[in-house]
Amino acid sequence: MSEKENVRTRFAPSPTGFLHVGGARTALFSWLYARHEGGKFILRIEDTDQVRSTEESTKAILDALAWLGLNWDEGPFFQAQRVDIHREMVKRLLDEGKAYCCVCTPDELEGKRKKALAEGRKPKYDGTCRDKNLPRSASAVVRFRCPDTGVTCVNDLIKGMITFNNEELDDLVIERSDGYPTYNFAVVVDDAQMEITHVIRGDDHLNNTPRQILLYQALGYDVPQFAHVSMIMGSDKARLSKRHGATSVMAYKEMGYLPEAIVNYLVRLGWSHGDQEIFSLDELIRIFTFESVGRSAAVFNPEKLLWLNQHYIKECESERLVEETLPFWQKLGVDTSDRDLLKRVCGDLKTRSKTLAELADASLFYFTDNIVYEKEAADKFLNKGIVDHLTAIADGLPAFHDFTKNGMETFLRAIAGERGVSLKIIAQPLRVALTGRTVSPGVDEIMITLGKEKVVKRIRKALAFIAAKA
RNA sequence: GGUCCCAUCGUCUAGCGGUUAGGACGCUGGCCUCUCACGCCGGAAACUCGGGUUCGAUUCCCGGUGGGACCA
Repeated sequence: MSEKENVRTRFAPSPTGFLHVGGARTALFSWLYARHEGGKFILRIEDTDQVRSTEESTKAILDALAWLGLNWDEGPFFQAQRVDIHREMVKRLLDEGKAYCCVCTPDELEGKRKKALAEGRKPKYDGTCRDKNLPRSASAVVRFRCPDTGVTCVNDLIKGMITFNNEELDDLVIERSDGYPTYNFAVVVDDAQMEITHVIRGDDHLNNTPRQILLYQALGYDVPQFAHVSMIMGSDKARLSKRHGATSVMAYKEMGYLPEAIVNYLVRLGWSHGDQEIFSLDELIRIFTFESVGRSAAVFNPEKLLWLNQHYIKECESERLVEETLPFWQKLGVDTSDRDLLKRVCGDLKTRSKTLAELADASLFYFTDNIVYEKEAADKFLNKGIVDHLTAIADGLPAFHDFTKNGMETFLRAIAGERGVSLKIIAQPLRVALTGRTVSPGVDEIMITLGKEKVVKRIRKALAFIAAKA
């Protein structure tokens, strides 16, 4: 207590699917706390459910954590490889009389439960086998003998002091009849042996905590600190699930989200630092504490996440943005060999894209020599009236050398000025000639990115299109 | 049903006895402007209810209501 212990936190997902945003937030909080305290972050895969656990899931979870930047110091450990240890601990409790064998069948238990409910009593295990001192057998489960008087307190770092009456706690099963430990028992043994000092997890585990504390004590372990993070809900306040939209972290990666947007979004779900909205990982490590973690459940808000993603795309160095966007371009069949071009494209589009997928999508006109004009755009802007203007641009461009944003704007304004029209009159037709559409980055930006030759070529092509139309 | 948790704009939240209840997303009016964005300025929008405690409660206590979790 007086000694400053070395903080050790852990993330312990079960590999039965992808990394969920709720799990990711729990992992983030655990990681941040460990980093903040200069402690260790440990990864343990709880793969005791042999049927549902898969190796792909394990890999997917590790990939997602790595993508988010949540590196671990120890592990991954696999719970399934530790069942011998768990069984040994079960045996110890049995030997010490702190646990006992129970042969009540599921059917019997169900019947008792229903009966108790019907009679208005609590549906807890009635202790039929508690004092029978039964031997171990194939059909027996092992139950932990909970004290039935007194109270157990959880001093939660987020929720505060919570008191449970021990009489509410029934004798939980710690080893199933198949010889495998139950979840509540295995976590306790593993956390204790891995010397976890702070157990940070979803508050769906809060009700299990007093029983776990009793187990720690029965096994002679130090009880760790607990921090129960509230749940993430969907828009209807029900537990977040697929029907609310994507819940897998990696699904967001595939949709073109940047990891810092996800991290920033998740950390603000339940945690705050005054009025600040934007945080880098380094900054979070510095300022994250449990005192500023909220107690109430939060609704997942995809719009705000999207806004953060847009923010980070906007702020992203073009060089890196190119790297991040590569897979999206490749999916669209874009030739990504000219990195300088891609960099300029990113520069043009970074204030106009909410996702990398959107950016890649909006960039396609840069990469084709065969601009397809949107019908309405062509009807409205590619007609005889602007032929002279476009011709003037195409004719004047080869001799023009100041290929900067300012230079290009000066050039366009000069052309417009000479012909006594506003820039507006020539910009839209030029835009359609260069992109085929009426919405795009500024024409000056596009011209610089495309380069003189392509610009002239596209204008000539538009002129030919107008001529053919007439 | 029992136990436990939770409760400020639609959403995420600030607030830790006295505030014109602040910020952000979204929505919305305007400015900027070659389109679209970005940016900037403005607007609408909240303390779940009832009792206490207190000179004074969004804030502290109790209860109701509502939501969530676990027992499954």
